[in-house]
Amino acid sequence: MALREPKSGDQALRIADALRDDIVAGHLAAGLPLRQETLAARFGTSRMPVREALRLLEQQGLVLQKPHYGAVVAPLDALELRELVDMRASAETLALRLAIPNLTNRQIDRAEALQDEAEAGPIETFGRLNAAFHATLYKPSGRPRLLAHIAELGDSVDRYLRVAAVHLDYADRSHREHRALLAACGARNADQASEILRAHIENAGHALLDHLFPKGQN
Amino acid sequence: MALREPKSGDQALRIADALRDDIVAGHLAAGLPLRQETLAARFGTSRMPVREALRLLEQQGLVLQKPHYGAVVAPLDALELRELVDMRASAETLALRLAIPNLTNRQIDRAEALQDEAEAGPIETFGRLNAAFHATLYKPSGRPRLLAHIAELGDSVDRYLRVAAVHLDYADRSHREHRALLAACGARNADQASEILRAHIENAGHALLDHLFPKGQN
DNA sequence: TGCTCCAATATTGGATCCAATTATATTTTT
DNA sequence: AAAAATATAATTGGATCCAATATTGGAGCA
Repeated sequence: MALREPKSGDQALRIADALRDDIVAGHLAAGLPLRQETLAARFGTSRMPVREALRLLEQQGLVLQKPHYGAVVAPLDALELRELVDMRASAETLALRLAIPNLTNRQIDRAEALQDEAEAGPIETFGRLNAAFHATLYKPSGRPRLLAHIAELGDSVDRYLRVAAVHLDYADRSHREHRALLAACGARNADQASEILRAHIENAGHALLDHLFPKGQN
Repeated sequence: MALREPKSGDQALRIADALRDDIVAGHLAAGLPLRQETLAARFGTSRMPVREALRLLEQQGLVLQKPHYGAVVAPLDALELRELVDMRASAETLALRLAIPNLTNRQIDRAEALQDEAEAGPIETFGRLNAAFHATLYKPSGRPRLLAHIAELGDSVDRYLRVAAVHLDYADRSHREHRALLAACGARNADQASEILRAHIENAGHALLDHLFPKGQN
């Protein structure tokens, strides 16, 4: 994909994408105020597309807006993370169940290749390859709205992931679970794959919760 | 809630709410172009809040926007309805499972009262009371994001419901299923309640699918 | 007569400008 | 000196204005 310079058409989407990436990557810390004028200068536009972008991100739960006060990067809290984990488990197991009947061997091979790359590559690539792995398995479900929902949840959860530098030992566990998931998908065993996936998501979520909010309020 | 006239603060939300109601109620037919100028005149504002409202509704899947072309009410199609039904079943069973441990007898009584009213009242009130019944059972889950997601899905599904005038015989079946659901909730049997709810949502969805798109492409 | 190309028009996208509101700093009073 | 009240400044929300683009009608040609 060539870096497009639309210069017109849909600036709000471009700005929203860039801001989303920055927030998810932790570049913009939680609670940071987002000044429209500042963002407009950064993106070389007026405040108007920025306003629409902020509304989109608010709808997605990444920023909060108070009237006549401004937008801030949404804070991180344990209750929201727990909620996101449950929603992910529910949505992604559904997507996987719907995908498995349509899953081709070629697609499983693609997922396996991504997993190989993730295990061999540096830890910095873990997040991107992990997301790609999951997306590859869900895409054959052919449910665009569900996939969009999962992508949104993934963005929100990734914020927490970035804050806690991914543990090597957790990555190890994740890799094992991915292998088991691939095996179940290869056997077209939807029940087993779904259970592995649910445990995988909940394990990751609880590990994250314990690490970020050690009080034990989950 | 007194009818507030904010006159300032957040016009976009007000406009989005009104438009959402109109679209969900079928007042604005699928495919109808939504002219910014016309809407601005209707709501007594400039085009700007209208633009933001349209973006919100687009994010919610109720309108489609093409660049430099305009916004249209999103079309209805069988594939989307099928997807929505599956997503509802997944999200609502999750909410119910999470809610049941916190469910008080008082809340169950409230749901039962709503059900009594729905069975006694005219068919026009079915939609509103049905939504209130479900929301009452899910609220004790204490998961705001999940509840918001469910509400969005409900809006999208209700569009299809309104087009097909609710059948009396289907309402009858729905009432029986609601009673069974209440019984399972009263016994705090999460597994049973969840299964009843899943079947309830899928029954309604398939009945709707068969009625609206009789080709049998589900 | 039907099709293609082009101009006129309408509508959206973005920029600038003004009003409403909130946060901050200063002053006044106890 | 501390707290409250007020004035000032900064920022957002909304309105108006200009530019970019898609649609529609008409003219020209095969």
